[in-house]
Amino acid sequence: MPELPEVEVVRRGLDQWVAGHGIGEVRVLHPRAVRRHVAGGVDFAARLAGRTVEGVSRRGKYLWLPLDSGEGLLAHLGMSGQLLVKTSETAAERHLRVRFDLVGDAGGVRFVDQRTFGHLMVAPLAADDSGAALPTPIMHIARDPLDPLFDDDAFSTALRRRRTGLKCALLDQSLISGIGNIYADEALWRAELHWARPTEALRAAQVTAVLAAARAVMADALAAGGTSFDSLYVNVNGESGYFSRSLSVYGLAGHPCERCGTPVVREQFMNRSSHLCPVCQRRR
DNA sequence: CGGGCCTCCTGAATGC
DNA sequence: TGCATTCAGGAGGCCC
Repeated sequence: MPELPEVEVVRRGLDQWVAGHGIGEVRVLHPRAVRRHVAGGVDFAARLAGRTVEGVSRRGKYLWLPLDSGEGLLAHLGMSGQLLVKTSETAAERHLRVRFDLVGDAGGVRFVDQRTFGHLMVAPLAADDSGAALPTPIMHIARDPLDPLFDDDAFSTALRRRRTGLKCALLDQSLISGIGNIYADEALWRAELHWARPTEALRAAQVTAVLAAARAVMADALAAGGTSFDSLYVNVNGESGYFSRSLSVYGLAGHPCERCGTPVVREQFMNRSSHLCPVCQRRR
């Protein structure tokens, strides 16, 4: 699943192929891919065609391509979305949803998404709290922990004001963005905290620990994934694994904990799974 | 307002 | 072997 590190790898890879390029023909092959673009697929295509892409930006798991029109092409990869750059002659992928050509000899961009949880839309840009341009539909998305403007103290205060479980809060993109199920489990394991720890009872040092753990696990993943986009192809497949070798608990039920040897367990959490060491990560 | 659920979707994996 | 069921999850929306 693409979480912050995977999306950042895509951002970097995509940026070098699209920045400064004009957009040619746009084809929406599946209406669900643009369902959040309320004016519909025809309007979506019209707002892109003929525009110039100025770069690729990211906040949390959202990507957007600022356009010379003052709008942005906003993308969320969902669980299985990919943004690929390919030559025009390349055969259509099985789950190709949207494609657009780049003017000149630069190939084209393809949005491929098997499970269709991802989406694209064209949205206006507006100034965020620091004056930077942000698509208006994601104004509610918090800064991510790798953002230089992320405020640790404000996060700690806001987190402990919540009355919920720690993991639930870590997955709340309006409180802290970029963390999904995989990195939440990995960060909680590194910080030796149980997913159900009540947020209101956390000590400041524990918040610091889980934040440091989230940053470390995401930085490790980014370092592992940041080497593979030197061809006309942007890899976004979070499941295929450049980082999977480095996971400590996610998907590893039954394997010994790297710290204490106790078998990792999988617990149900709001119809989701949580992987943890039952000895290192006590509920209380 | 916020917390906790539900839903969307497809294909791999599992069950009988 | 084949058909049916289960499972995975990001995030918006709904309900209390």
